[in-house]
Amino acid sequence: MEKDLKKQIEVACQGTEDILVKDELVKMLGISIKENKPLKVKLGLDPTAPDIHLGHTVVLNKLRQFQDMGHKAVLIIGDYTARIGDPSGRSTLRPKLDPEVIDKNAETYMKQAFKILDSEKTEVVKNSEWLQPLQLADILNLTSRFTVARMLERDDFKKRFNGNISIAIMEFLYPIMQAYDSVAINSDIELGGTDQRFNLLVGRELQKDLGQRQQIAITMPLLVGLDGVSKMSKSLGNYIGVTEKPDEIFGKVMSIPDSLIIGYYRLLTRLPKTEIDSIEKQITTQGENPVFAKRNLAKIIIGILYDKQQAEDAEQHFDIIFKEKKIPDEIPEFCISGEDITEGRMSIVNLLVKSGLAESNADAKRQIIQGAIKANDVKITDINLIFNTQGLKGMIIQKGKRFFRKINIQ
RNA sequence: GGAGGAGUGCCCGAGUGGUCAAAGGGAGCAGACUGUAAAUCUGCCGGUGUAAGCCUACAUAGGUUCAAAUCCUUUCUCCUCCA
Repeated sequence: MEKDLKKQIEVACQGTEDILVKDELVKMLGISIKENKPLKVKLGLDPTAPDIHLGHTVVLNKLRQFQDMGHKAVLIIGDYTARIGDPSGRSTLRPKLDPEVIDKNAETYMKQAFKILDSEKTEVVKNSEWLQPLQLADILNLTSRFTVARMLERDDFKKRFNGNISIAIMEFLYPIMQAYDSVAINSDIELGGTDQRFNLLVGRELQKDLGQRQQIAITMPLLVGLDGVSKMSKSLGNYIGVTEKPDEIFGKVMSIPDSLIIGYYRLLTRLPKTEIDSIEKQITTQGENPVFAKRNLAKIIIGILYDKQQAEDAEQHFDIIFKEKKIPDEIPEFCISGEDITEGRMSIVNLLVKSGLAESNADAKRQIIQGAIKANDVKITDINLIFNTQGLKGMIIQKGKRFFRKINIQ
């Protein structure tokens, strides 16, 4: 266990958005060191989707840092809360999920979370374990401790309320259930994104009400997505999944706006603060081209999710395609089937649509007109072009800089 | 239960009888530029068609009209106020 209190505090606070309450955290860490008693650090994950992305890893990274300092990570699989759906940051009620789907999601979630976490030092529990057996009387008891006014203090509820958008009563139950999780495991610290702030605080209140020591709530900033505008989310498509291929991750990191680089360092790399500060200084005041920092960032992220070697490979791959503008060696294959061929011929437009490079015939034509399409590295300008299918075997069709298809005939 | 407001393209949002496939922004795609899939600039951005055009689309179903996202009615959904 890390014995240096100062260091512990620094690591604990690094990159956080908010700590409620910081003084208490300092005290708590001090006691923990003195008594050589690790703290229970809680993180709840609702398995509402099968995959996690870098946005989720922000908080996982923080948990990992606590693990590395010798504390105990308690990962709560919100299999029961997932049925309600966290209303945080939402403007509409979440769709309900089937328990089977939730279980399945939970499985892949775990696997992916352990790309970040140290599985040896993690306790995993499902909250159905204690939420399922609750009787109505228990629930009434819990709900009686909170008021509607208190619920409406929460920003997103308030916004919905004021903005004439519906709030299901059930949604009020979500924070209470999450709070009850904290009570059930008697947590010392709970981690979450900024959108979790309210939920984490309700946990504190409930613990106090039930005579437990209040947990410290640590919130992490939400990771901005690849578009540089909205938070990273699957539904917006601006995300990097942790199971994506290294090449893909590298490319996607390279596509973030330069303004996001430092934020990504802080939230995704676990590098010491001083190091990140110096990178920031190099870019902002010493005129260093951000591309280097960005490449390095991409490699670090891949290194965490895979390993160093694969990170190097991904970088090389990127250079081959985008600096030397060569064609990558792994290209998705597209197999032409008989019905697409008329009298041994197939039009370029049809080929683009069928291979998924274009969304519609109109889109295919547009792309050709804009000069985006190449066949075997030769630009195509004629939207009426028709191929003899024999000649298509092994042909490489390219759209723009980064979409390729290798043609095959069955 | 009563009174009133709202529902527009992937998202936000303008539009209140024709000039609307619908302003603007965001996202997306492409081109130029670049040591970046960054920034910036330019173009595209419902389908079909070489094109004229045709089809589909402004919650839903009908109606008025030469003509409707825009007017009327039905249904659905959401909200506000009153009780």
